[in-house]
Amino acid sequence: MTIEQRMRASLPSLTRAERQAATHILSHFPMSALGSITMLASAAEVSAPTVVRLVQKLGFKGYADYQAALRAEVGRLLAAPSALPGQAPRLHPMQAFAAQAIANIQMTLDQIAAPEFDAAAALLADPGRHVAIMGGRLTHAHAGYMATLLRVIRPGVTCVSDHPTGWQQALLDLRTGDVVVIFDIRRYEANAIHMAELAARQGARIVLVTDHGLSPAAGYAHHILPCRITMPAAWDSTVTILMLVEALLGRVQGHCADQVQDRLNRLEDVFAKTRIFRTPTPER
Amino acid sequence: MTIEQRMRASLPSLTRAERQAATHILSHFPMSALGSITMLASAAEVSAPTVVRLVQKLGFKGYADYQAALRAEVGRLLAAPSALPGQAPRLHPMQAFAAQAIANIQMTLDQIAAPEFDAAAALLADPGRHVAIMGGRLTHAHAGYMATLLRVIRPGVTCVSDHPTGWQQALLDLRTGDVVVIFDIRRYEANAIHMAELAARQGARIVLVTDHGLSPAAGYAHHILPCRITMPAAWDSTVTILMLVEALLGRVQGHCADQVQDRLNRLEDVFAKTRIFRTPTPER
DNA sequence: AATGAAATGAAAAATTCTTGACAGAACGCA
DNA sequence: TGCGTTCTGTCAAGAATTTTTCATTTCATT
Repeated sequence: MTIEQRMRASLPSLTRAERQAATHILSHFPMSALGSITMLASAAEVSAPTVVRLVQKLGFKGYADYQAALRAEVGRLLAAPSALPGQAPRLHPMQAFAAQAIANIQMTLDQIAAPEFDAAAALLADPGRHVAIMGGRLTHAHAGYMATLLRVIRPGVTCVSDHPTGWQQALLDLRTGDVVVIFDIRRYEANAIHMAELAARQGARIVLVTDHGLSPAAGYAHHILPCRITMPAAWDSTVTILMLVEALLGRVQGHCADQVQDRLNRLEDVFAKTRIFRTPTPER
Repeated sequence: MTIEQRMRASLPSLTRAERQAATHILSHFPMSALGSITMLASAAEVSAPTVVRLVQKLGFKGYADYQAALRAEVGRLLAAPSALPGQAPRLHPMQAFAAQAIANIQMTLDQIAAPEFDAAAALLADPGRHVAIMGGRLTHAHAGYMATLLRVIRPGVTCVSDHPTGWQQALLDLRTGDVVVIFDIRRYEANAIHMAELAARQGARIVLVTDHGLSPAAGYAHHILPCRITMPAAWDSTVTILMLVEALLGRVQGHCADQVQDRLNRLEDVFAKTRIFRTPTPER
C-alpha cells in the first residue's frame, strides 16, 4: 500500500487540522512533502506539530522518517511510470476495462478524419448559428454535458429534451444554417433519425456522433464522427464519446478564445454571488 | 530550459569533482535532489561544498534554492506526464487531447486502490441498500448516466436533483446502510460537502468520486475514488470519471449477473412496447 | 624543480528545521 | 452553564543541515 493510499484511507479518522494538512498534501502530491515541514505547514495553514502528529498517526516515527519513505516511493514512481515490464499477469477488472477504453480511444482517432473534426468544430464555433444538441437514452447525459460546457463558450446553445415532444419543438426554432448535434449509438433510436431528417430538410447542418456501426441518421448528416464503443462486456462504453465531446469543445474554444475569457469571468461572478461554490478559505 | 538540460549543457565547463557530482545527479535524476546535500555529496563521493559550488555555477543562490527549483520542476513533470520535453512533432489537437486523456486514465489507475474500488462496487451491488447519486455542475451528467445504467442492473437507484432542495429531500429517504455516491471535482461545491456530512450522520455509506485535489467532502467519505482530470487546456477533462463509472458498473454487474439478465429482458420488452427504439429492420 | 593559481575537502559557524512540552481554545456532554 | 476531554498553536530546546572559512593538494607554467 502506498503512502498516498494510506493517507487517503486514514482520512476519516483524522482531526480537523490534521485532515486539512492531509488534504493539502494529497492535492499537491507528492510535491508538498519534499520540502521542509515548515513550508508544508504554512502552505496547508496548520502548525508544524500538527503535521508531525499526522505522520505519526500514519505509522511513521517522525517527519524525517515519513519523508525518507516518501522519497523512496517517489523515486520508484519516477523510475517506472506505470508501465512496469514483465508483470501484470493478473489484471484487476478495472485495469482490463481501462486498457480497453484506451484502445478504443486510439482506434477512434484513427477512424475520425481530422478535416471532419475541424469542420464540426468550426460550425460549433460560429456564433451566428444556433446549436441544438440531442442525445438518446444512453447519450442524453453526454448531450447535456456538451451543452453545459458549450454554453460557457458561446450563447445560443439548446439541449433538446428527450421528452417525446421535446425534439419536435426544437425544430420550430430551427433556422437555415443552424447546427444540430445528434448523439446516436447502438440501439439507434427512432427519435434521432426523425430529428436528423426533419432538421436537414429545414436547412440545418447536422453533426452526428455515432458508433462505428453508424446510425441510420448518417444518411442525413453532414459531418459524421464515429467512435469506437465496443467493450468485452455486457455494455458498450461511451468513454470515447465523452473524449470526442471534450476534444471538440477544446477546439471550439480555440476558435473563440477571446470571447470565452469574458464569458468565463462573468460566469465566475455569477457563481460567486450565488455562493454555489465554497469560498477560497478552507472548511472549518 | 530545464534544470537537467542546463546541467548537461554546463558539464564541459565544470571541474573534475564538480563534473563527478553532476554526473551522479544526472544519472540518478531527479531522485538525487530530494535528499540532503550531505547524502548527495557522499553518494557522489565528493564533498558538500563541491555540490554547493556546482549549483552556484548553474545560477542558483545555493543548494536550497536549487532544490526548490528542482522540486517545482519535478512537480510539473508529475502533473502533466505527456508534456515531456522533446517529443510531440506537431500533433493534431484532437490527438494531443486523446494522448493526455490516456495518460490521465493510466495515472488514475495507479492512484486508485483496488480494494477501495471493489468495496465501492460491492456496496453498489447490495440490493438491500438504496443508492442515491449526486453530481455537481459539471458532473451532474455523469451522475445521471450512472443512475440510468445502474437502474438496469438493480432497483432502488435515485439520481439526486441538483435543484437547491433536491439533495435535502433525498436525505429524508435515507436509511442506515444506504449508499450515497457523490461526484465532486474542482470548483468543489458546497452542496456536495453538506450532503456528505448530513448523509454520513444518518449512517449512509459515502462513495466519493473526486479529482486528485480531493474534495473537502473527503473527510466524510468512506470510499474515495480519485481521478486524474487535469489537462493542458482551459478545462479539466471528466473522461476518467466516466471511465471509472463504467468500470464500476461493470464490476457491479459481475456481482449480480443473474438478476441482470432478467431485468434486461424485461427492459427490452418495455422498450419494444413503447417503440422508442426502431425495429430490428433497418431504417426507412 | 619552483611558483602560483585553482580546486578540493575538513571543520566550524550560522542558519534552518524538527519535535517535545505546555497552555489556551474548542467541543461534546451532563 | 459547568466540566472534562481532545485538539491545536506557540515556544524553546535540541538536532540536522547548509554554508563559509581555511588549510591542503593538484596541476600548469616558467
